[in-house]
Amino acid sequence: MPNSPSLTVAEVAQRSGFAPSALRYYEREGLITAARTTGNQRRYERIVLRRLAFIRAARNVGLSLDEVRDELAQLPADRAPTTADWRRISRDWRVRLNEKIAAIEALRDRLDSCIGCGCLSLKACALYNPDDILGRQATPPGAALLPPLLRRPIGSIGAEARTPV
Amino acid sequence: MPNSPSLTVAEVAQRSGFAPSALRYYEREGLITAARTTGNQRRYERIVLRRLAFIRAARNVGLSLDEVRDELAQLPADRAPTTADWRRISRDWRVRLNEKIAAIEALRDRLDSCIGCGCLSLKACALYNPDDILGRQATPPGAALLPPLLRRPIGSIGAEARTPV
DNA sequence: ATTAAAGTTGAAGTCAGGTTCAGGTCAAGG
DNA sequence: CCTTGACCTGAACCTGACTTCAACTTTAAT
Repeated sequence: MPNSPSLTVAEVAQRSGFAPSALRYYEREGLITAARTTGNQRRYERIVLRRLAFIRAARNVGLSLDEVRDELAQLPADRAPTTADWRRISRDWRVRLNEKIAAIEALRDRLDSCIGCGCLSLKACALYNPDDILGRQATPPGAALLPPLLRRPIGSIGAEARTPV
Repeated sequence: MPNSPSLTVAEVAQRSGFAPSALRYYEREGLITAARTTGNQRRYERIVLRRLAFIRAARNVGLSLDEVRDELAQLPADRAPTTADWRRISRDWRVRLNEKIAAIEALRDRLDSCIGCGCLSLKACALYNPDDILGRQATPPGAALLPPLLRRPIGSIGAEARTPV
């Protein structure tokens, strides 16, 4: 049973929306794999598109590549994740997002309490001392709250997907 | 009328919570200034503490140093900002925070609609295509959603302020 | 057979927001 | 006067997630 027709790096780049350089980088970092032709060029199986979609979604939620690699390691590499897999991950991601929302809301509420005050006292100003906004482990060091994707210049995000996985 | 007694870099560092290296960096970047002794050592006026408190608050809200510099440029350098100044800025910051909250809530809602689905279709998955989450200019490139302060290792944030400004 | 497009590599560059270091100077107490 | 700790500078380094570059090779179409 021959595998699905393999994809070149350009094809994967176009269909996933990642630059070829990013695909190479992800391969070096162990997030994706690729077979090679006799001439050493990469040939991807179609399943890599699903993996890349997972990577992009995880990055959108704010995971670092290290965290994404950890989550990918718990997923089957050669076939689609089960519904149970996805349900577990979704719940985890939902918690992360809710924590981030709560953190920013707390900061906003502190700001509200400061409007017109302008004290900015190093001792008393609530806006200045956000030490109890986040619970333990709410945002692990290195995880940006809003990931790079959402900060990209407008217009660079859409029109990436061409074929369903 | 002599100025308030000047502070050494170590004193400012302790009272503001910024490392001396950060204070030097901010000076190079034009966010703060310092007088010099005959021996070329920095001596800060007390007003710099308020300025640093402003910088920290702004960073907490997610502004880049460039943005902080712009806002500081509109504030009086040698005395406390007026209530009107502070009110204007507070409102601006509140808008920024609300935009960020809205962006993450939208992402979370998309995730909710995906739980148990697991499709991650490049064509259809809402989680994967967040292109309309943010309005124009909602998060300018370079502005992290949650600033570095809130990502620092737990325990490094509190106990910074010693004396009121 | 030719040739242009697409692919390969490792090394280096980018960005923000700083930190660290080496090598030297200043300030203040005893 | 002497020592010790605080301070000075410029340059180099750090993180994360990539991109860019130079130099070279492979693939596919003609």
